[in-house]
Amino acid sequence: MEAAARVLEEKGLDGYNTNAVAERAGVSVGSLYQYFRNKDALLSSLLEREAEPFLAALERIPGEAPFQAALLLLIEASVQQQLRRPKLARLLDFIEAQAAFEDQARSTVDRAQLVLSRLLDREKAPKVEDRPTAAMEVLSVIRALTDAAGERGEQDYSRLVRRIHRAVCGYFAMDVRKTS
Amino acid sequence: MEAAARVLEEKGLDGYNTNAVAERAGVSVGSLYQYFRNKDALLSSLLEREAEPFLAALERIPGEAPFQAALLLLIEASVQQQLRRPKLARLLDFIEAQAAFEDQARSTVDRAQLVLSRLLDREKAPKVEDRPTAAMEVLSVIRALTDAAGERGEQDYSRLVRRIHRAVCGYFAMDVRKTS
Amino acid sequence: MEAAARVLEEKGLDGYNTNAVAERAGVSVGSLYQYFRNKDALLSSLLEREAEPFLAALERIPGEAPFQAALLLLIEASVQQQLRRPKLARLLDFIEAQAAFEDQARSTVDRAQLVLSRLLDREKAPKVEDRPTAAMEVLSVIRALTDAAGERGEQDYSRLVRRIHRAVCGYFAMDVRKTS
Amino acid sequence: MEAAARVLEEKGLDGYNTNAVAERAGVSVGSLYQYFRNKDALLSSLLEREAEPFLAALERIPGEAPFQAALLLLIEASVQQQLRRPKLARLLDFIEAQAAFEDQARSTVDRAQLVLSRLLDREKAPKVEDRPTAAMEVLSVIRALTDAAGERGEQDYSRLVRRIHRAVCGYFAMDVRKTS
DNA sequence: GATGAATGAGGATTCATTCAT
DNA sequence: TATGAATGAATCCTCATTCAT
Repeated sequence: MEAAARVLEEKGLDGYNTNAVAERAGVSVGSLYQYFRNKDALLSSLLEREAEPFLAALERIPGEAPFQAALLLLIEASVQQQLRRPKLARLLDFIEAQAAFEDQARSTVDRAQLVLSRLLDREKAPKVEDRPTAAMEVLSVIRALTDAAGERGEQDYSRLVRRIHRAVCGYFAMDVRKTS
Repeated sequence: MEAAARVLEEKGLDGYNTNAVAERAGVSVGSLYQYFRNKDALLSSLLEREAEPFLAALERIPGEAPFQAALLLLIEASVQQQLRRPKLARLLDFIEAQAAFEDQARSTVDRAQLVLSRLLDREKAPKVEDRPTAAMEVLSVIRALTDAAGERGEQDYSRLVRRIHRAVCGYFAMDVRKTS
Repeated sequence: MEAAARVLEEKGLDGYNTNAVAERAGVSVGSLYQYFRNKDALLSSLLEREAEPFLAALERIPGEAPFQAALLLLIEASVQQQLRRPKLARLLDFIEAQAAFEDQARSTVDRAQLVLSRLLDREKAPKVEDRPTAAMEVLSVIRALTDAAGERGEQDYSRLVRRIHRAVCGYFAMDVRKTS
Repeated sequence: MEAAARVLEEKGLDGYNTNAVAERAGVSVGSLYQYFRNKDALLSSLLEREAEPFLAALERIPGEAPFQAALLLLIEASVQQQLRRPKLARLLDFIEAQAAFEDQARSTVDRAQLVLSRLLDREKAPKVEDRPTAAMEVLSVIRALTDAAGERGEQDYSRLVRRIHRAVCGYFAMDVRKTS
């Protein structure tokens, strides 16, 4: 899986093939197929592996934290996630969007949506009409801004987090200036 | 080009190949190659064709419109663009991000950035530290939200525009409630 | 035909195709096919056109000239022929050797062989066992040395002629030093 | 490589393609590409393989042999080489002359030229003005006469060798009758 | 379990030739 | 007669997957 990640980072989606991954991993293609049913299964596993720390961070958000604090933790988790390996993260975002990985993507998004939905129950949380849509859109905004930052090679985490936070608060029609 | 667009919409990136496009267009592969140097050149042209109406809309934004009005026009242009053929638009967004289409992408983004940068000169425009970054990030947010809307099959343009507008205003730390 | 010759000289056998020839000639492919049944017919005609001056020179060799003088004329004709357009000449030599142009080649060689065979009847001509073979071999030697000269970019006609003459005389077991 | 050789012999340059070679070899195209980067690389290897015995023979020419004896060995090596598989040899001669195989050709010719150049240092060797040119021209003559012999289906090695020897001696302005 | 050679379907591209205009 | 767009067979090459060792 790590070899697959490296190949994606180094040669992009076009250069990603089983032989390249096997070589990079220092094993034979045959061995690859012992552990992964096929090329897509390998990507699937990678997708899961990379999503894991983010999802774990979400689930570590303390249940009693007020909305704003929890939102910031969520944004930080996303930024952390995306800027750790920016190119890989962006590539996986796209791969996840492909038809073949629908299920994969849905389950990740579902877990994140669930967390975010629950956030909207908290004290001082904004009122929204359609909670799943709001959750999804907020995640989109966070992801878009972190991807763009990754692409630019941005390094300044805290400023990025603040900008994202402002956008999200705007989305919720909350006044940022009161909160951060 | 239209055949290429249809193939992308119907079969996705994986099903996109010269034979499929030729067949869909009702011509021979040979004919395809009379008009496009190669597979990528066809995508390039399609990219350009699809970006055109959006860019044209941007350039139609009246020079004297105040910032908020202009911003709304920009958002509307983007939403219009993206929801016309949502699947195609999302696919092209990804394709544009591939290394092979860097130049293409850069030129489109540059034109949009320029328009947005100029908007920031206008009366009542927010102050931002790094104008190119702000322009890029705002475009990212708009695109992310329209893509997500396209994916969900959202139809209600005006509500979508309003939500995007709120997020962007939040990003600029402007108070939406005063403006729209 | 001239366009075909130029294409061969400029792009070699690999770059030689009907479209290239038509473009070079400033006409349409369609027109090409009005004058030449197909690609090979065009080469055939070119082959003939290029062989012509050489064959004509052979036929101008005076009937009463003694062997040595006639042989020199023949060598000069060949050198002239080959060094006029060296690259083209070498390419055509090869093309002529292809199965598809057997007839063409045979007829050219036959005419040259005939002339050379008759030379061997003359006064002071060397005795050879197998006249057609001798004729063919002498032509081979002449052609090989002129081709090599063309490849090297050799310009000094008279020295080249002398070297070839020596080789041919050697082949006939004649003493050059007595004759030239 | 042997399959490639056979295809060339049986179907000529036009019939030479990767599928034909693979079929002839009784393997899949894929396997071909495991051993040869591409079509040309296969030809390159074949070129080298076929040149090898000739070059080896040249290098076996004893250092102390007098010029005439060494020259005969060289001619015999060439004749042997060319008459073993005449059609293949002629085809490879042409292929070697193509731009794409320049390097290949140069290295072969260089080794042969070197041997021949050294021969010209020996006792009783003829004096020549330009040694590299002389070497190249002698090789041309030998090759031309062996090629022609191959084309005719000539079988009589020793006579062929004698005729070539005479031509070469003539070229060097040496009197054959004194030597062989 | 590991290996990696073999497979061959799939896909991009070229180009000789035709034929409606 | 000239045109040149259209055709599609032919060809090169890649790569996911298998399986004998």
